[in-house]
Amino acid sequence: MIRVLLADDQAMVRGALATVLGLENDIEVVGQVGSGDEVVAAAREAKPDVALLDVQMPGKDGLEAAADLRAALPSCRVIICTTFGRPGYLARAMAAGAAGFVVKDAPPEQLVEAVRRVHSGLRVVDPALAAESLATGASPLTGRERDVLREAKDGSTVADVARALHLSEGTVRNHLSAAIGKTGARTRAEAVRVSEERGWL
Amino acid sequence: MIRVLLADDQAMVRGALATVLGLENDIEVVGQVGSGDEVVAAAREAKPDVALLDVQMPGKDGLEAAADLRAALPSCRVIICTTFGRPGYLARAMAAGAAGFVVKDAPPEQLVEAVRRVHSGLRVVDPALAAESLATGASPLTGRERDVLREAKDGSTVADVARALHLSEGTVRNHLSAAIGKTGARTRAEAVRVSEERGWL
DNA sequence: GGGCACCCCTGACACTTGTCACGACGAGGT
DNA sequence: ACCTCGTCGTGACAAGTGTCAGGGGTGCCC
Repeated sequence: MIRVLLADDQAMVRGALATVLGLENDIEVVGQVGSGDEVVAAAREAKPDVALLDVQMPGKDGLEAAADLRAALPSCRVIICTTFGRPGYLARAMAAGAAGFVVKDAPPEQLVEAVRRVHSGLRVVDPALAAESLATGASPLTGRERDVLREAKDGSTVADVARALHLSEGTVRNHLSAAIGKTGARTRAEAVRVSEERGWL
Repeated sequence: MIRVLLADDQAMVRGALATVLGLENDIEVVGQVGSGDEVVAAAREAKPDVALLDVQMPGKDGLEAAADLRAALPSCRVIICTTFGRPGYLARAMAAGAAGFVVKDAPPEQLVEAVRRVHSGLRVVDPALAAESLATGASPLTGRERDVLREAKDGSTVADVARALHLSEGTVRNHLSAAIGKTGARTRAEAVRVSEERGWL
């Protein structure tokens, strides 16, 4: 019996996936949570063999949760299961010690397969996504550029960002300019969009 | 037997939902599609009693698909099932003739319930969302303001928008200014964010 | 017909942004 | 010690943006 822990903020898909996995006679869903913060606690409780984590969740990110989980329960293997096949997500998932990466565009059987393979010690990665990840490369953004971009994401002005980060407005503009250049964008909004698509957020 | 058609771009959740629904002994999933454009054709083929449509899909929108479906097969009832409980979505879904509106945050049983209720002629709407929808009110944006905002969404400059819509730059700026005022924003980016949150896109 | 709302345009103004050149500091590697 | 890189800052300039006051056009409704 493979013991599985599910983490996804959308109760409906979480429940549906639990049902699908539960139908397999070598898989047992031993826990479900709806936020990244609950993952480690639930895992300590349920002692799963495999944890299936969504990336976008309230509270802690699925990728952060993966890292925490690896640290707390090294025996528990992690699969990241996400809506968006962002190249950067894959890279960060691997860095966080995940053993598998599945996109929700794939058919459900692939998820079941992934659970089995990961449990048996293999790694599971979408080949197309892996190729794209290599092609896109790692993020060229420096830490500060990322901060500034993230702060500007929801439409703040330079002054807002400067205040939030305790920086001079000129510095913010410089960082933004650099980020715009590196992303090949022409506007800060475009730079945000590109960076998000690539998972450089 | 209630015949159900599923439309969702994410194969994994589509498949999982199909499994969950199929387990009920009064429900039968008679078709699945992954884009809005295929909905009507599939419905003609499968003759479902209830169609379950996601909002965000490649090609035609779930809301547009709902309207088309109502026109083509008036006997088929429609449930909109979406990730985001945007107030504007609910309003548009109702305008498109949908009989139900379910958010994916809700537990799976609620989906099954919704299918049964809708099939028996009732309407199903999340009460909290309905309240929010009434509170937020209808979109104050004029058609053109919406167009301009949508065009500016991905970070285009005024010049880009003007070219795309065959307008003068001054006109674009005026529309943007009006939209910014109506949304209570201070930046075009903020206006886009607010409008999207409210479902005014 | 007279409002009214929407659409399109113009021109002008203040302000914000994006870019560039430049200097200074500290951390890291050779 | 040297160089590189990231970080923070300044100052200045061109371009883009947001706002305002106008004007003209259409279609709708009382």
